[in-house]
Amino acid sequence: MQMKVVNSLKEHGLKVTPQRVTILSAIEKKGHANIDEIYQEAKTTNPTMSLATVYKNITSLIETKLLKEVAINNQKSKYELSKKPHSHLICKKCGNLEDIDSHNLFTLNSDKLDFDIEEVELNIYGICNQCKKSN
Amino acid sequence: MQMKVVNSLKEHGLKVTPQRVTILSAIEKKGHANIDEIYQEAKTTNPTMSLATVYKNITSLIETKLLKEVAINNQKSKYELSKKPHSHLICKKCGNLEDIDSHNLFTLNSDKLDFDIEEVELNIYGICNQCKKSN
DNA sequence: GATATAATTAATAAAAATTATTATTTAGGA
DNA sequence: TCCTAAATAATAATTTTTATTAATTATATC
Repeated sequence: MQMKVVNSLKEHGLKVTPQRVTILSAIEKKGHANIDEIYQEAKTTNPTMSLATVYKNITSLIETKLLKEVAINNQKSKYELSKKPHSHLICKKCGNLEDIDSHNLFTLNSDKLDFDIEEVELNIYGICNQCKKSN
Repeated sequence: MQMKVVNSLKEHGLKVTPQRVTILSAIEKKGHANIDEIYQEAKTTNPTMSLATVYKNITSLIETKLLKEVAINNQKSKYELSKKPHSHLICKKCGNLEDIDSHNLFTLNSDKLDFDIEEVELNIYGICNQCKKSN
């Protein structure tokens, strides 16, 4: 069992089921994955896993902040383990999504926005290096 | 007929149908809207409008860059008329989405990312002023 | 370690969202 | 005005997501 994942579930007050461990491990392995990718990956470990279980757990894992949704134009949402704030490079050709550390990329000029910021997400769409080379 | 919308369709090489004019006008009126909101608004003008027509046109309007999708965590995608680059303030309570000019909000420190940037999208989630007051 | 109980799961049905099909209508050029 | 390809309405089909339910299981308490 993945100790890291097990502890994470306990810390967030969720029961440690094999299904949850499998789902989180699948996401950790892939970095980012949509529902179908998670389901496929999870089934290699746990063939009897139900798709409905994946949906239900994704929901509760997001509610408990263990997972984060990444909504993407023209694709199904992907999910990632919660980690320190970062941004994404999203390839418009192959759809690949890659984390980037945005800490030094931008400098916030602050400002009064009359809005309580809880979360800042920067999505950068373009063509990744892989795609540039392959064509 | 909305001259602006009609010209926009012509410029993008799309036939000017009443349905398209209605859809674009609905989005322009609302600023941002998801499929259902567009459909509902459009039906007030054109009651025989089919939902499938809305879906089909949203697709071709995006392909021709007349519209832009805004994928949002925990909501259905919204659509907006293409306009100059900007960012969004997204309220996690009421779901409202508001444009902000991000031109002066951040300063890009450039960098070599090995990625051809086509589009940068910054989504800021939080609680809007309205919601802060109402509770 | 055994047991009680509430939560979780698999299987499935139901609902919601999106896309495909097709006959008819229409926009726009000849 | 007429022709033709494109667009539309209506609907079916498909895909995606959520709800239901009976059976199973994690975990707290003894």
